Amino acid sequence: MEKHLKKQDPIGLSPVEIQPLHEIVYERLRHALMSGQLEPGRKLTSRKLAKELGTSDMPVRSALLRLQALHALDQLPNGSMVLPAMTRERFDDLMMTRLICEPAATRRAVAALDRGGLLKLRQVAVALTAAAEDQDIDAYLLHNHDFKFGIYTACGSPSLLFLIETLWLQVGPFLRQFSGQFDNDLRGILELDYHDEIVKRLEDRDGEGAAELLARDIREGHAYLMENARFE
Amino acid sequence: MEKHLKKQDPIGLSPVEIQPLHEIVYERLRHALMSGQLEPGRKLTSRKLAKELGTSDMPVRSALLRLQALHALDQLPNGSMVLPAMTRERFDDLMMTRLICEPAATRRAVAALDRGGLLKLRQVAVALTAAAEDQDIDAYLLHNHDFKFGIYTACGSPSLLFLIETLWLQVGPFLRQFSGQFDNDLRGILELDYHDEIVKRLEDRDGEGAAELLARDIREGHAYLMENARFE
DNA sequence: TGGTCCAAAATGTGATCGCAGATTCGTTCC
DNA sequence: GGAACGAATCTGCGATCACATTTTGGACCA
Repeated sequence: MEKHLKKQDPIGLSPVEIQPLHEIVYERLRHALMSGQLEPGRKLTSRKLAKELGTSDMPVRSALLRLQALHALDQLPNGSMVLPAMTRERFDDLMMTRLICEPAATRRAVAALDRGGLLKLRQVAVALTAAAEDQDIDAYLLHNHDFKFGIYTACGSPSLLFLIETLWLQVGPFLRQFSGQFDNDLRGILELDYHDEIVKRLEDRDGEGAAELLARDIREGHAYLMENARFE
Repeated sequence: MEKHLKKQDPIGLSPVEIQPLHEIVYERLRHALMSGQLEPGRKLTSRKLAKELGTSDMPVRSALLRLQALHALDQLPNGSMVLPAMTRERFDDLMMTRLICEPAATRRAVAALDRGGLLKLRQVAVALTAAAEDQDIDAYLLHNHDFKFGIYTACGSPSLLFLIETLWLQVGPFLRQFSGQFDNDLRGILELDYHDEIVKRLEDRDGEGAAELLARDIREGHAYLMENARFE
């Protein structure tokens, strides 16, 4: 490409970040899902979304198809896309599968986490506790995501990371919904904050311990929500 | 719908199975992938495929997008879809993740398998051994798929089943490629045939034993291919 | 023979159109 | 007042077109 420069090559390059529209739409929708901006049962029609986004149907259709392929959306018999409701059965099932994948990823992460990664994890853990004390649900969910995926990314397995991402894409939309049912009272969640201890185990290269603690985090969060949350 | 029948309601219904074109194309492509009909590195362009299938680009585009969302296809910087090559690293990674998910599914399947399911599994296991003795790779791969997914489906976890399916969608295309490298000599694979024993453990409600055997099946198949197969 | 350059074909992307089936909503009739 | 009907709208689906960029292929020249 830069093999020869014929005429004048004037200005210093500006590496314009260009990406297709359907990619942008996909990211927007994915973010809207993960941050719980869409209520379950909500029908997502390509035409309406397109009008809302100021594009044609096509990029929206593409984005919806991709999300449906990942089971983040359900397809009605007529082809419409719906944000599926979270039933007790589905929540149970998703949590069970999380319990299979995420501790395993944690166990494998311990060998790959370097000093920098551990430092960052500790920082996020601190911010996480602070957010919980401040009753700041948004910050809590965000930092919780960053904390967990800081570990899972470090495990160095692209395929496992991808599987966990698809699980979160299904669970994520509802965490905020659940939280909102507690009058912003996060005390119940605060009581099961193992993040600091997990970091400690990771620092000690105790993969098994870290995995076990993370499993408890998932298990107890699961139990707490099954007890207290309202399902469809 | 059947609330009232106005005029004559003539013939006995024929429940016509109607499904969108892009769904059909998706299934065709998925099947072509899983059965190893496409060589890695192969570029899949929507226009060519559309001409080949006799449709317009649109249904093909949709199908390709869905497959890419599941990581069954890679996207080149220019947006073209490619069947990704199987490197040693990727194969290692995928097998590692399979070792996390599939024994877990097996462990959970033992409680849900009824007499009918076990009988069918045993039949498939017999056919599997026969196919291996006949050096019939196609039949072997097909029955192997049916055997494993007979177990995974029984485990009753839709989310876990989905994760395993996405893993197979990535590994599947290459199993035949690998097999073809051995001059259709399946003896190496025959030596590690645990299927009958797995059925036996399942019948004995020994989930742990079945899971361990299945893990060995994956692990030894993995080792065998890492030793003997040619990668990209 | 090997490299360069330009024209032609191919390709991703997105918009628009048309169709058929589904949905919605207002009217009408009992 | 409520159910039944019908028209208007909505919506998924697929085809086709347009455009910009990339890729390809071949001619031309050193």
